[in-house]
Amino acid sequence: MHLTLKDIAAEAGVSAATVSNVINGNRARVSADTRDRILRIVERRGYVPSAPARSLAARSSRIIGLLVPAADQDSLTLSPHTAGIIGMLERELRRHDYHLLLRGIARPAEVTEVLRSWNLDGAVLLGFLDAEIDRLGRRSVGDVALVAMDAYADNPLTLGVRSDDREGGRLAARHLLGLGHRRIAFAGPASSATGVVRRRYEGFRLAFAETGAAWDEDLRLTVDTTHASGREAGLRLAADRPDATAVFATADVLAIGLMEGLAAAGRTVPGDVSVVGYDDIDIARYVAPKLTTVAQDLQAKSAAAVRLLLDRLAGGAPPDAAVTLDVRLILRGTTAPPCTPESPGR
Amino acid sequence: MHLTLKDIAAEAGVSAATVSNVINGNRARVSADTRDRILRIVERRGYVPSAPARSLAARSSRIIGLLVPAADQDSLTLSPHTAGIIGMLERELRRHDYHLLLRGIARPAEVTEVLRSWNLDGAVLLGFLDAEIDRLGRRSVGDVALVAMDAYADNPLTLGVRSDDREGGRLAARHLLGLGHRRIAFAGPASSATGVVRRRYEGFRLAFAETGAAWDEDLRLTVDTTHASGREAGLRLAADRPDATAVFATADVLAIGLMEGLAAAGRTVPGDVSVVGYDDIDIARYVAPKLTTVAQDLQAKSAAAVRLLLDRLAGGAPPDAAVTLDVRLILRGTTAPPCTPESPGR
DNA sequence: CTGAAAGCGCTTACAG
DNA sequence: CTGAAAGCGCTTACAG
Repeated sequence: MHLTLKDIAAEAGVSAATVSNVINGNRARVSADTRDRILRIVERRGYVPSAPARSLAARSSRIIGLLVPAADQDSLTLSPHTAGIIGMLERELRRHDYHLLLRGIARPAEVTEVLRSWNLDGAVLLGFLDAEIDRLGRRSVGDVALVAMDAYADNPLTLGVRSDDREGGRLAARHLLGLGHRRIAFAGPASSATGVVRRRYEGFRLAFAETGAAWDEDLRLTVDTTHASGREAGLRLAADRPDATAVFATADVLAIGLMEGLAAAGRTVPGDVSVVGYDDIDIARYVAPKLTTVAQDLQAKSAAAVRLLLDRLAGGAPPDAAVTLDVRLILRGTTAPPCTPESPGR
Repeated sequence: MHLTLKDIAAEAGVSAATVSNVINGNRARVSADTRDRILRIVERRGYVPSAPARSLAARSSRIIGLLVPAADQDSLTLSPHTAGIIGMLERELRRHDYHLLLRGIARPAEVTEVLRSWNLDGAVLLGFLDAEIDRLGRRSVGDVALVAMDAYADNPLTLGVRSDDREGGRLAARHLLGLGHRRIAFAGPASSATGVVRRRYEGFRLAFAETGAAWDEDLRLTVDTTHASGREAGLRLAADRPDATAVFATADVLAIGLMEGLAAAGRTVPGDVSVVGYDDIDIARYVAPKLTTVAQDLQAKSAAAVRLLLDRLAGGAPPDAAVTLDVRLILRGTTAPPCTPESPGR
């Protein structure tokens, strides 16, 4: 039979309330003596409190949800970036004695269902579009603490945590411009779809403005964030714009696809074309040449998300602005000065 | 104010028991009329049942735990393989109206704590050593359904789900032997540590026996499953055994590290040395040349795990043997016939 | 510092 | 087919 609070109380000869106070570290409410005695019994008997019961009585579940978009019948596709975030979030939560419930969201209404059903203390929204986040109303959120990661939504019910995407785009472009490149392509999803891409693009353009370089709108490549579409884009770029000497991609997989497409078109990297990626996932170091890329601090991002959630749960005032984390450029082998017309790469 | 069962009952003019029966699809216990009426009210008011309350009353949480080893203060390191499994498990569980709790396990005792505390209906153990799984006793497991994935533990409290690792090793070796290779290295962790590696090694050796080829014990390379140690191993192999013409690695990251090490030592792949990996993770198609590798069916593996858990929850008899899933060889660009001594690769 | 009692939101025999 | 009542294992004022 399952061991309960009552059993411990009976064995210790105290009330359930007292055991409860001990379990919850309510040190002010119980003498050191009885506390020690109870703790010893708990230890010896291997008593584990029932989380559902606590959750019900205390109206707090100590569960944080990680909500990720999922096409209805599809499985969650966890990118290396997402997988990294998950691992770090779990660690941070575990340190604070919280648990992580991972949930794919197919319909907007499911957000409410999960939050309410499990009485979540908070949740992290990862990978949603800004518009989807903005659509969340008080009715569906209740008073659950919500972190919107990598989003630029305007929803006041939501705490923002993201990297400095504008700076990331700017660093990439400044690096390439500094090497002497002028015809630099920008490859990524449509800016209208995600604020992250828009900010990276803005930063990218900003570097052009700062340098006084002209930006050629035709070099804005709209591409899905996949290896396959990166490859196609590389092929197309080589065919349509052989004068382009560099390309910045908004994700590493995309950049690696581009490298393959460029190679297939007979262009060398970085000899003919320099490439800069984004995220610094493991693969960036596995390809040859190794990918120059903009790195985010996943560790800091996850820690910030958890801190924000726990602060709100502790009753702290929410910050007045989204948390923005630093970003840095990792120089590796895919960038080099452009070939001068006099000494073509091939 | 939170909407409860009672509110719905009051509005419908029925008892809480009846609403409960409707919610739980207990069709035999309530007339179609009242059922429809109640469902309409539930719908209109957006009532969501409290999972902790259900969990407490019904002694079933509808939560399945995914337990992954974690060094104490460390974050979960989710390999691409693990990330794939997680995504598919979540989908399967969601389809069956279950939830996934992700938990890193630092100390063995934590397994019991999580199982008991959340009243988990079941759990999947992913990435544990066979010895750790064997150590789990009835006391710590209770009657929770447990799937040990990719393990060859002997624990009767545990349901095994894994790929046909022996066949995987055999396929790899047969492919290389068939191409004419004879001095083939085997790179992977020590067989003693994990049953998975031992089975792959056995299958590998089996192919040698079947072909009548001699196996050279010195070509058993003991290496961690990381890109870095793969690289080192590649360097070492090129230096110590320049006569080896092929290598089979027990993981794709390892294989890719080997390729880099071989390249750094001036050996070409597959010109001088053929390489076969394991898992067919995305990266296998991102490197050049693309990696020949043994693919597991993650989808099937996840589905089997969930089916096993749900069957046991439904009271079905556990299968008498572990579930073993098929495996297949994916031919790509890293394998070729060996160079004859007369026409050396370089 | 400690305890009795009510209550959290459900489910489950049991009786009708 | 429907309801009254007990109970799941905790927490939380409240009183002492």
